[in-house]
Amino acid sequence: MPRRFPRPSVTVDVVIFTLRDDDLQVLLVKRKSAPYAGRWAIPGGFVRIDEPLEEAARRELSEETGVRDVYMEQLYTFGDPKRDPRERVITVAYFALVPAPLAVRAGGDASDACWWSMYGLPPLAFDHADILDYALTRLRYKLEYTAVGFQLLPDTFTLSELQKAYEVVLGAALDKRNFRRKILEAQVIEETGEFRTGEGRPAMLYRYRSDAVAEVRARRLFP
Amino acid sequence: MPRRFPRPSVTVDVVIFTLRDDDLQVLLVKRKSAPYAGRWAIPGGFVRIDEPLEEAARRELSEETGVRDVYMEQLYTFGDPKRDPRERVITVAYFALVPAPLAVRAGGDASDACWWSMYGLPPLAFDHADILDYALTRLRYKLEYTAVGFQLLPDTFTLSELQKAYEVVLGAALDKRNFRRKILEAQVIEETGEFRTGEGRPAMLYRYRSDAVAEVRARRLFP
DNA sequence: TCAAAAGTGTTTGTGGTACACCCATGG
DNA sequence: CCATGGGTGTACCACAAACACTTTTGA
Repeated sequence: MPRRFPRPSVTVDVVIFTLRDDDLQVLLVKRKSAPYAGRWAIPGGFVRIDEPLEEAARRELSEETGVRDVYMEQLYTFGDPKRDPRERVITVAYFALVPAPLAVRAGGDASDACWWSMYGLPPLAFDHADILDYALTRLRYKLEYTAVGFQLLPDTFTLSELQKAYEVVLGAALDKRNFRRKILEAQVIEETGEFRTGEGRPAMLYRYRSDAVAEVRARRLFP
Repeated sequence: MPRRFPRPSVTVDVVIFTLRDDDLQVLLVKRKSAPYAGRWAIPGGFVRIDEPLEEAARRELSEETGVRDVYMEQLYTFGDPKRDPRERVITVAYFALVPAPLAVRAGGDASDACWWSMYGLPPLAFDHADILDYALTRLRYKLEYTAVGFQLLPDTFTLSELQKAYEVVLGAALDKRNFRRKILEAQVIEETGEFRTGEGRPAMLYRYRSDAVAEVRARRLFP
């Protein structure tokens, strides 16, 4: 294969979502060097020459958060020639969903990484604002027709916690009775038999049924 | 930016769909050289160093078919390190929908390009079978909740032609009365006042309303 | 006994699906 | 007048949405 074409650099960027403080948050790192020194950015890095794309994304995720085995999917590939002022960089963006209690390491290891609310983001480097916009749109969309929302919660959770997660991501209030009926009828969760105590009446703890069918037929425009 | 990382090649591949002979067809080209010499492949090529990804995809589309200004969207990025046996090649796949009467040039200019039924494909080069699988899944899925199907038809069409297009893509028969009611209620098409004559009773010609809202809310798993 | 959160059913409307016959034209 | 494709309506069922009070616990 002749080298008639100069090659771009290829990176992966990983939008890492979690729930913290009843809020949808995303992990950002502070850039140390030009361009955009001091600005916040989505964590990412170069794809190694023999590394699959998703493996590169999981490596970045693991480096930033210490977690593995969480939900991740490819989001979109951003390749505008001017998106990096230095040279051509094509980035394959992924998004990951990290359960709240695992989302601990950000900012812990003295790196400048911390969680930001999706509803109050700082100015971002490169085209990262576009990437986050698109990631939120995609997350909301997926929430509507797949059972991906459980990936933001710990292994066991109460129905109120699950509803709150949906409300925070969707940015809208949901009806408690309809929510409970629908999710129980969908048979995607099951009782653990345990209860969570705290203020007020104890709540049943549920777990996600991994054998559940995770996708629901879309309402079709045409019959 | 130090060159610590050897760079992969980046290509675009374009899955070009059209309707021909009441069939969903895709444009393939015959490879002239190794690897996979003689095998059929999705048209594609290298991304130029200062060329946006979608522009590269449209350039490939135009080179193969002569058409411009048709529906195209990014599909997925395939980057397995072994997908090209020579070296690391990451490909950003797109899919395009070409109206039937424009889909003429394949095979015309002595290049080995021709249309293949999606339901009877030959053995394909690289991971192109995976790419086509995914493209068909995505096309069917999009058809369910957006008005993208019109992109496969000429400017004016009869309701029977439209229904046939949906049936061919979805691989399923649809009820005539329900189809007509639903699509007319959706207000995405309007009468032209013209008729198409032929065998049997003449049929009203419709056109797509470009001001139509093209997306429909999905049936949500949760309320 | 009070505050706080958990839990529980019914009604009404809308949209999906199934289904069979008459109409207009050309040959 | 007949073959061919175009065009039309209704009944039933399932799901979505709106809506308010009782229960259980800890302080």
